[in-house]
Amino acid sequence: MDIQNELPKTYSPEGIEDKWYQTWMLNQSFKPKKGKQNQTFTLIMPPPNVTGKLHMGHALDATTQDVLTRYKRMKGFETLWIPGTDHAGISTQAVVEKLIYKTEKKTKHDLGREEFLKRIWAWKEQYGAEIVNQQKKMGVSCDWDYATFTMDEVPNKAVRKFFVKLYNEGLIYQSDYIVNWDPILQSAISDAEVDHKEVKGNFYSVKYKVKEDPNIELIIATTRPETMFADTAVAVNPNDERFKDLIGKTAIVPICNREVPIIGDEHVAIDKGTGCLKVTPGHDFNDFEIGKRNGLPIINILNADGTFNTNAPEIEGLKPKDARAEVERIMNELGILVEKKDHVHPVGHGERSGEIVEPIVSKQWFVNTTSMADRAVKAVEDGEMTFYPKGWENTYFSWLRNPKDWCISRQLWWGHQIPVFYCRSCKHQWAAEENPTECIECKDTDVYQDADVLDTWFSSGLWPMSTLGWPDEEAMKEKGFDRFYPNTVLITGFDIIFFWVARMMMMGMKVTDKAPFKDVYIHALVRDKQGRKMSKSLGNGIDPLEMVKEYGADAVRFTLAASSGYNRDINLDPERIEGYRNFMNKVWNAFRFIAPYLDKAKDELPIKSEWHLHDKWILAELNAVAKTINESLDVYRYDDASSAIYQFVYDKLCSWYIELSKNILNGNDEKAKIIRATMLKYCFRKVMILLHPITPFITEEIWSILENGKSLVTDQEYVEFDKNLENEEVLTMMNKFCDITTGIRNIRSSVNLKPKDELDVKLFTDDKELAKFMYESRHFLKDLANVKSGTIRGKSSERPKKSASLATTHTEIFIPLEGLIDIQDQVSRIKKDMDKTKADYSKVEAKLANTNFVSNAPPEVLAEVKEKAATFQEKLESLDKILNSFM
RNA sequence: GGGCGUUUAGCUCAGCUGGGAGAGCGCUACCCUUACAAGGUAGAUGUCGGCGGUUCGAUCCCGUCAACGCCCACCA
Repeated sequence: MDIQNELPKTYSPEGIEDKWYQTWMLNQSFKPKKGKQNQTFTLIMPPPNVTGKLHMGHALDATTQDVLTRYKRMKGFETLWIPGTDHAGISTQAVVEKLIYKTEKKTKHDLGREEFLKRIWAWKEQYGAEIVNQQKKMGVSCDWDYATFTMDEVPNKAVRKFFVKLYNEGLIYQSDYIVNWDPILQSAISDAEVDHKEVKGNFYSVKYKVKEDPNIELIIATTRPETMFADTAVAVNPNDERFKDLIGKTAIVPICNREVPIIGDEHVAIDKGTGCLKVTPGHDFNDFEIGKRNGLPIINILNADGTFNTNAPEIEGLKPKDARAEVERIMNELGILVEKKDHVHPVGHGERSGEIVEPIVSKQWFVNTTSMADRAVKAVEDGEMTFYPKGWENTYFSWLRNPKDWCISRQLWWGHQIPVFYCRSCKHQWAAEENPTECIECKDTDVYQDADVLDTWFSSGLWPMSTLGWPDEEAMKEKGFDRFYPNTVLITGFDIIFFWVARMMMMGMKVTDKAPFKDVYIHALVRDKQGRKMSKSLGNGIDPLEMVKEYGADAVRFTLAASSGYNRDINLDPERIEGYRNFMNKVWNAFRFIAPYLDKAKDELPIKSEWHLHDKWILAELNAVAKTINESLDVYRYDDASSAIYQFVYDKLCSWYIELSKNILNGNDEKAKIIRATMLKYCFRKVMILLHPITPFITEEIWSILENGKSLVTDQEYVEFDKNLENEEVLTMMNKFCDITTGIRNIRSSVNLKPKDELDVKLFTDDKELAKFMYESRHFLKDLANVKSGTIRGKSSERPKKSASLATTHTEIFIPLEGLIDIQDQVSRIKKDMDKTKADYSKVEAKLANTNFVSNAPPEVLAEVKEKAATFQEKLESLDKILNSFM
């Protein structure tokens, strides 16, 4: 049984992938090691939620980061990729809450805070690792010893340290503020977590009476009449001639008959609505501002669950929608509803819950981000941190140039509890890194901690530091903080530029005075093939694990890499994955071809004088690919790197070099056989190395056979560009050879000759080198185009009559087939080519005739155009000769 | 309303600092040729969104219009 038949005919990744992942782990391949670059390369993995299931976005994260990590590691950087998971406050709490209610019919309040948190931890220990295993299926080469959870001891310390620092600097403050309240989560959420969606509603015009003058009726337009119960003023624009006399008088809010002042405020637009505005400081962002300016009282009419409270007795207990209907009914009864019309307007929805959020005034914690944001902007302006693609810096700037204070408190239990403490006896409030046992002012022991927890992004923002041990000095030493901070690059999606990138910048620079990373590569968002966002409700999600199962992780990775450049969307079609699976199979079968010759192959390349022109050519092409891949990956052009290696394997290695090798490997020249086998093995080694960052599994599998298990491809040095291998003349010669071969095949196809039909081919060229090479290559032409016999002559020789023919720019090809071919057909083929060539020729000729062009164009362009003109002319002459041969 | 981006072959997209329009998939024809039918060989397909400008020369630069997409802010 020979080796070729031992290897399966199609590559099947099953079993192979897990085997190699385990090998790499055992081999400690993912641990940072000092290399020839004498430089570190660090990146952190955006920590997925512990509740998460791997989706295409994660798969893209994993691929773009792993390709880069493996590439840099092979190039000799001391490479560290840090994994981790995020506690994801709201979603985790919600998952466990639901689970407990389902199984035990208990709420978190039934269990109490301490017990409930215990349950979440237990859940996290049991299920939180799921996503980690899924990442491993993708082949991620991170150092798992660094794996960090956002609620581990060190990140906890980081959160506290940072909080206390800002608190003591006065940058964290507590304030009554109007916040977005999510009635499902029963928590405040930050502005950034609110989506504004267009909603169909109504525009109500309502009569308000004026106390001082019962004859006046103010018409007030509103979309939310149910909030009347919280009105504490009516406002008009002080410059509005219609109403300015009313300022200072008193309006009566209908239904609840509250007397409220009529005030003047510039915010009121004269031309919008009716020009009169009901002011509801407790439940509207703008009104809250008006209220502050005018010292208005705040009335809260909502409960935490979004229903109305006792301040709105007529609608108490109702949800806003029902309340609105009820208020409408009452208004109709009272005859104060003047008009109701349809109205589409944007309404805030909670990003996570999908529910309409209610503006509510409550006490929350905030971070004043003004100065931190300035620093973060400057770092990018000064080039301390660079975005790839550059355009994303605009998004970053647009957030940070108008920073809003960040609401960091959440009314949840799962998360980092705010390290602020209160004394019951003296009412003192302070922040502390360690839990105190007594008041630092009055020493009373009756102290308690703030009940709220921090926004999850507060801990994520410290991630580049806390994963490297900050602020624990021992941990920092152990994890190499000094070497690995700042990170080299951050890779993430544009949807969290503000949530995460900006916050890491602000927080990292606040602590260390250094940007936490040098580059930020923003990858695209994966959508379905129609460009729609993948979502549960649409059911258009593509499960990466299913794709891995069906096509192999390498194919999924190659697809994602090939789709990742500076684009902002990836419209993923599973057919593409199939296509790249086929590519994996192609690589596998190319290897199956060379496998039987491996024992002949030497480990070292033969001396240069023994290289065949084919060898010089393939090495030059290989070298060019190495150049492209290196340059592309250095600037995060995964697409260019992928297509370079894809094309090399298909179009150069398989279609030509391997095909050209058959004649030699099956021939009688032992020495030539050895050289060719050596060359093939060499190329394959290099291709495996070049491909390895993108498709680690199949390359490791093939490498193990290539090298008899002596080494791992993952430990090899990456292929670098080598100036000595460049060879312009050889490339030109091979291109001409390919032109001629393709030309012969083209003719064969045009006259419907079967592959089995042997040809007699007559070539005419004035290129003496080419003629020589074609003569030497006559055996190869037999293999590639089934050419049995032929001649090569100069262009002054006489052409055979009535042959199937074709002209390249350098060579005329004649296949004498008199009597067997349709002359008319051949003539029209040639004429068509002639028309096209004439058109091309006249274009360049026109340029050369243009004196402005000749005098203005740079010399190299001029030379190029002249050369083109010459080749077109040569081809035209050839075509002319061919036409004549039919006369 | 403010900002960003997109418009290139049937589809998805690439085209770096201006110099003869590209890839993959799909499609057509022929071929089970001893690595591969998850394959081979050959082939067809574009007013590079419209209009104007700069230039010897524009897919690329500028202006303008149109369509689409995204982000931010917000219409009581």
